[in-house]
Amino acid sequence: MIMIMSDSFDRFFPDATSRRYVAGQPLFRAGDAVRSIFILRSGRADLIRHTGRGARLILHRAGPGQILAEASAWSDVYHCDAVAVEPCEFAVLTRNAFRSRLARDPAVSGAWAKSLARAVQEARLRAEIRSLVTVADRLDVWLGAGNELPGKGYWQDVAAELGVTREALYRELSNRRSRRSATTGQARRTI
Amino acid sequence: MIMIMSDSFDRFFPDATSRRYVAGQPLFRAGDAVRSIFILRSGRADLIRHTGRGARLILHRAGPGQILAEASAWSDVYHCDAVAVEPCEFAVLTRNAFRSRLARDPAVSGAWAKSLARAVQEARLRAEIRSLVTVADRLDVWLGAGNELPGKGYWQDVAAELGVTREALYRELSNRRSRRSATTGQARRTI
DNA sequence: CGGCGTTTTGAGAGAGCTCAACATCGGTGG
DNA sequence: CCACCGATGTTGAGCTCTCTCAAAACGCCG
Repeated sequence: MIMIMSDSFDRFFPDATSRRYVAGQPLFRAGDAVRSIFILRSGRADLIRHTGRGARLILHRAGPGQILAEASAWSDVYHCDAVAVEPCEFAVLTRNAFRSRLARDPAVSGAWAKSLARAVQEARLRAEIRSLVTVADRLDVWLGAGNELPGKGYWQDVAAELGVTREALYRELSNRRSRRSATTGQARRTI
Repeated sequence: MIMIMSDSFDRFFPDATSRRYVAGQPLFRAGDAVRSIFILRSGRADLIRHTGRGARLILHRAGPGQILAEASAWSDVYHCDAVAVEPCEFAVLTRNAFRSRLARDPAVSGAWAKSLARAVQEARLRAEIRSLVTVADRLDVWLGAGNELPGKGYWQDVAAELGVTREALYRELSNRRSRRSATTGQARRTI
């Protein structure tokens, strides 16, 4: 999935120590005491919630520039797990250092508030998209919200974002291709 | 739906002018320029997004103490509609007044960040709940996240929160009642 | 060339949605 | 008091859609 993060947090903490994680390595688990704040410099990391039975819910897939588990800055224990899904590099700060910097520096707290507000918007839209019944409806709303269909090789990510299976999305895309070529009378290579 | 808002914003702006809206009255529409910040003092208000075709997505139902459209504080135009669903009373501030207060008062900016962080958590969980296929799974996760089933008369709200129809939730609740009474051997009035 | 992941398409089963009928409850007004 | 009304809860039947399992074509890269 393509994600544009104009308000990257990395730039505010250039001196923070860097820590590397290999793919699959956990950063923290639900119930752990919050000591550090993780800012993702490169790679991808998932926030995961385990339900009572085996189900794994991916609450969020973080990309470069993002802070992991925003709410942890104000909580004493984590409420979800975090795992690196690719090799990752994090800027690591103590929670106190982060919070005092937040209180001291309006630029940082502004960026923080902005990034949180955007995360709220995105998550709410995702929730509403997933309350739609058909794949066609979900895709329509997703596209209408300013997203664009990426090239082949990334469609599975879109399926995950929409909360449907790969196959369901492939079928819907196939339908749209054939419908479009039916109206234009041309076989066409859509983006 | 029951919602506990320990960090109500109302208390920070006791002097703000109050404005009343009747049920169904719009506060703003997508595309309007952002001039004011609305803090809900009483009642309920919905954030609504209209899709290309007729569908209405309820992005969020705000309750007392909450700020409407958090992201609007940093945006020049609204990205969704807002409508009072009950008679509502709002504290209304100019955006500049709100933002300067935010920059000046650490207590306010702290509460703001906390409330945003919580909103992110809630929205992400809701999104993941709605990516589950069966009503039973959605209800399990929702209950496992610290929610409790309200008394009769509020089940439709739960259905809306889970993103399923009334009937589907009624059936699932009925199943659980009969399953429970089967294991206990007793007909029981569950809450 | 031979894996490996992605895309494509098929078939069946399962689950919720829709429409519909009816029961229940609380409030209103005759 | 009772009839009526609306909203909520309950249950049934059919339809549609996705999910699941499966098989195969395609593309990329070592």
